[in-house]
Amino acid sequence: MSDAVPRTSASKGRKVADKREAILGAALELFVSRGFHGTAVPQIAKQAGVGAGTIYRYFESKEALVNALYREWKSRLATHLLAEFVPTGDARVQFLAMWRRMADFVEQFPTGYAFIELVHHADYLDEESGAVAERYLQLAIAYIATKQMQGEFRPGAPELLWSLVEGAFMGLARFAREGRLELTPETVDAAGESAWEIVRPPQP
Amino acid sequence: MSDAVPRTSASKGRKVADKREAILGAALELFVSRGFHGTAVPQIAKQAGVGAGTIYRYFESKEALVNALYREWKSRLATHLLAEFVPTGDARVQFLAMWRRMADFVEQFPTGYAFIELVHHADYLDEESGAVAERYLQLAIAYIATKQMQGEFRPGAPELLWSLVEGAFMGLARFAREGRLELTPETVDAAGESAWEIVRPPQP
Amino acid sequence: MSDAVPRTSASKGRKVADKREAILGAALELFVSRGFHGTAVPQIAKQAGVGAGTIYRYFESKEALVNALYREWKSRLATHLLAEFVPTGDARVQFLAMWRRMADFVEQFPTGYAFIELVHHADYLDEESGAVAERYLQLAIAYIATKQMQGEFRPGAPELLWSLVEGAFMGLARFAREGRLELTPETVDAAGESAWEIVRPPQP
Amino acid sequence: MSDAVPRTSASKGRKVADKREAILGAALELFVSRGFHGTAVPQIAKQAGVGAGTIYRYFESKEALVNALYREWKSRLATHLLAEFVPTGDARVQFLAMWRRMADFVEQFPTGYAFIELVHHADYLDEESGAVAERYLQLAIAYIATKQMQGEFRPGAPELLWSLVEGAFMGLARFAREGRLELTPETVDAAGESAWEIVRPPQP
DNA sequence: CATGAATGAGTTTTCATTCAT
DNA sequence: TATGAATGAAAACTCATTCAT
Repeated sequence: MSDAVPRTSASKGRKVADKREAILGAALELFVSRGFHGTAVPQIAKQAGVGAGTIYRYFESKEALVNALYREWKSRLATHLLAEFVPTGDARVQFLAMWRRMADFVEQFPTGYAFIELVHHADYLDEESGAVAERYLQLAIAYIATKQMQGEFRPGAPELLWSLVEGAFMGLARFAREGRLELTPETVDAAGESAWEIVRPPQP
Repeated sequence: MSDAVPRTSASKGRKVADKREAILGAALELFVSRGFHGTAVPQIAKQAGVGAGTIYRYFESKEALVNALYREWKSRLATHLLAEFVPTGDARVQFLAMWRRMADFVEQFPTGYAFIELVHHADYLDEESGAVAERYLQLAIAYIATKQMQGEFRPGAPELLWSLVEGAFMGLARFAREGRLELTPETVDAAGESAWEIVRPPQP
Repeated sequence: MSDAVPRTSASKGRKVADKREAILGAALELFVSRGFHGTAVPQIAKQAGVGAGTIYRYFESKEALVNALYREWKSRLATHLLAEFVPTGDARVQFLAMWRRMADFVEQFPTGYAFIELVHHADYLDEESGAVAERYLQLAIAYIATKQMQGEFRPGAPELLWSLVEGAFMGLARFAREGRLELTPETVDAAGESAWEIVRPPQP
Repeated sequence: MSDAVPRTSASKGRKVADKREAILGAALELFVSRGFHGTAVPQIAKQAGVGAGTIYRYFESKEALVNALYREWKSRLATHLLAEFVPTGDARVQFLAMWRRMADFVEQFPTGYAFIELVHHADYLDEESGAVAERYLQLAIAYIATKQMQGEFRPGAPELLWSLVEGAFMGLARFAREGRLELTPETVDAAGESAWEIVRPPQP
């Protein structure tokens, strides 16, 4: 149920990495279920199986912890999306492929994705986290603008299209999280087809 | 700038209603800007111009207050949407009209709408608030199902369509709140046209 | 044993002043016996007979409390010394009168005087406390310089004379505190006669 | 700038002594600048260039460390004073010589001297430290009493004279530490002349 | 009714000390 | 022997709630 997080450093710093990952994992789950302010640091420690003080050996403060977590999951998502990104080919195919990759991520890391949404623009996110988020947003905007210039996406403010598409996906993910929908390939594809219509150039 | 909240009870309990409304108004603004756990009850009292103890004459607890606020705004939104709802006529026209009414609401009550989103499914919402939300959701689902049966909306799980459309609108509202988009009539309509494509039956 | 502190505000704010005074009194005693860092805020609260949180209604922080205490006692001492100060007359008589007034203060407020010494130049004293201390020091320096110009005090850097005289008095007070001396009028006067020799102009 | 501390044990345990001395040196500096409770043990370890656990190989606890430090410096001061002590000759000359030796010590080991003053009668000093201090004090008292019996010091409680003289010197040292005076030979001698007047028998 | 001073349980964070390596 | 990561008890401080006025 808790999102599996693969080891980062391999050989000697094993134990250290283990503790850091345990803390991050525990924090992720608790933040998502109880919120940032609703989660006490000793709760995280207990869930991670470490002492309360240990958390402060790895993170300067509770805020530093939530920021590290945010950056980690934000870039994990970006990596996931860009890993198999094929910039050529039919716009619709590309769009649907991306949509499926997003859904893949949500299925693999439901808590991680929920967390990203949860803390979006929260006041405990620091400047760097904001910058990271902004960078990815600008990437999406730029991609949309390019497609629009090629006549493959509907014209208009690229921010507008992105807000609608991202929002639609978030809505889907939220319903899946709430158990109102199941993310079967069929559902994901059906949703993707609908979402494609948002950006598709109007038919003549 | 702060969402104007019209009196609820009219005749004699004017002073009483005033205080209640002042508390709700102050809480709304503070919850949106600082979050539920980030807002102290005495802060709310100060902003509302009442004593801290007074809040507990109108609400059993901080949780009761946030729940009252949630139900109030949730039903205010529903009232706003249903007030001029015309169930007949072209599905597309109906959809766009609804979309515009939603945008109206966001423009009139930006903080109120932000609040509804903010506390969605927070763990301090009680059963009744959940039931209220559920009721409105089922209304939307039922409406979609009806339209689907009439062949005016794309087929599929009505929950799926609703998750996408509501999500798209939330994305729009969020971008407006963040200053990335301005909710001009043109923007709202363009967004509505795009969103309509989500539910529109596929062209032959 | 604990230094008696006369009421400041008289009529209505009685209870409030009482609590503030109780906190200041408890803090004074604990800081003197256990040191600033060695005294926990809840300890102060317990000794003062108030809740731990109450202290923060009267003082912004533990540091603010110790600073308020320092300024209060520093100016209480100054007031005590200047109250009956007679700037005219024989320098020796003036010196001895002042010496006795100092000793009076130490006898009346042993803990208060010990506290002033204790926190002198501690790093938790803020700028204003430093300024207060500096002001009184400059007053003493200026007085000495004046007397020197009149040929009634030994020449040399006034700071030097003051460091010796103040130091000598602090030594006396410390021995009294430690029970090695009793501050009888005879002892105080004998000490004063000796201390007077520090500043007395050399005999021909 | 940091007081140089010569090796204690000489022959084989060189490395060991080095570590012990490094710890003592680091602790001295930190205790003086941040206070006992304000200094964390790992801080001392870092400044000393050893592991935190290593400190506990040399000292049972933080308190044991501060006590060892106190005894070391207290006896270092005594040794310094008694090293060249010439018990015969004119009382005034003897007094002034002693005064200069004290000033020498403060100039050579400003931090060490400041430390002795700092922890004087702090509650973390143990019985043995108290006994050490008491021993040296009794030495001074006995010396004064002897001089008094020889009619070379002013009569009265020897504790009184000592409290004044020691206090005067501490005042001088404090002003030097605060940069208000510079301990030039002239200043030290002028101060010594003044201090001598404290104990000098009254002129007929 | 309304108040706001008072509170203690709970929060984040620090730190003296231990112990596996 | 030396280390420093780990810890839990304790620190400073906050805040939802109560209750005397």
